[in-house]
Amino acid sequence: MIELPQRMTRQRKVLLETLRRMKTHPTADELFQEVRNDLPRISLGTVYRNLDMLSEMNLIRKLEYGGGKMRFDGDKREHYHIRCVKCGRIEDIPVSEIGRIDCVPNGLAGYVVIDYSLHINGICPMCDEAGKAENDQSGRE
Amino acid sequence: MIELPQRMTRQRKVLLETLRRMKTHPTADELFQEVRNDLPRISLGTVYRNLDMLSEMNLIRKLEYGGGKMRFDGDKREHYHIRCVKCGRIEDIPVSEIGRIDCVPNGLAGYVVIDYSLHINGICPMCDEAGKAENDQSGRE
DNA sequence: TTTTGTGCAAACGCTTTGCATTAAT
DNA sequence: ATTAATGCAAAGCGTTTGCACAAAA
Repeated sequence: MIELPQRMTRQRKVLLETLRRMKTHPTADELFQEVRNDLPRISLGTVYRNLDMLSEMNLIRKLEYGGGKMRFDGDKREHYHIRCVKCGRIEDIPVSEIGRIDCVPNGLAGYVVIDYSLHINGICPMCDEAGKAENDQSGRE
Repeated sequence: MIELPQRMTRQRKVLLETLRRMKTHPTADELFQEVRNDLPRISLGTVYRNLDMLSEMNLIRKLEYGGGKMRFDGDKREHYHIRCVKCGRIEDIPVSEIGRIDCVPNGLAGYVVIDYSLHINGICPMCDEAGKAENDQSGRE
């Protein structure tokens, strides 16, 4: 069980502000690098501890999309995500582009349903281009 | 890039058969323990290597549902999954209980869409019971 | 002044990998 | 006979944690 924080430290404030400003759904380490501009002595442990707390407080979203790394989202408005299976990048998809999924009944398999999310996998424009170039190369061998 | 296998080793065969028999979406380690009944000298490295290959060959499904551990599914028929956020257990949900989601267009955010899956989180009956008992306890303090 | 939160570094847990050996073809 | 695959152990990597110190309240 995680305790909710009681003190608004400079670290906590800067982390939240920075994450809200970033549109890239950064990993803990990416956010750590970014935040070091403002707080050169912050530690990665502090980043993890605060990200846990902030998501526990429902101020941010923790994205567990596979690929071994957690990503974080400071935008609490309802939206979907698409993830590039090559580079792990995650981008926003507005609800309007897919439509709301509201067909998940409670009690499935006897479970208390908490939430659900649509995980879309694909290849982002950049990795797609890179992949094509690579195939052209190997095709010549 | 993973090479496709060329030899049907005893390890590979037993792993695939065992996974197909299990209905529990085991982690690599759980499958390792199970398979040791037949192959007492198999190593965990071999389990991981073969699970990668078999999923690359599309003979099994790799489930990256968060919680830090990968799980594996030998059932290739279309179905959804629900995951217990307390214990990590994953159970099957037939498509008929939710309905098919077929509203994901290609080209979202410029991506080549590969696939998508619905991730349902909940609390399984066992953990729900355990949680209630625990709350009763702490309520008395 | 009190006590939560931080920085640091070590520990952790799952997964991957290098290498000598084994076994499928 | 060839060479892919295994067993073993070590390394890798993201994340968590213990502890002395710093800084909110």
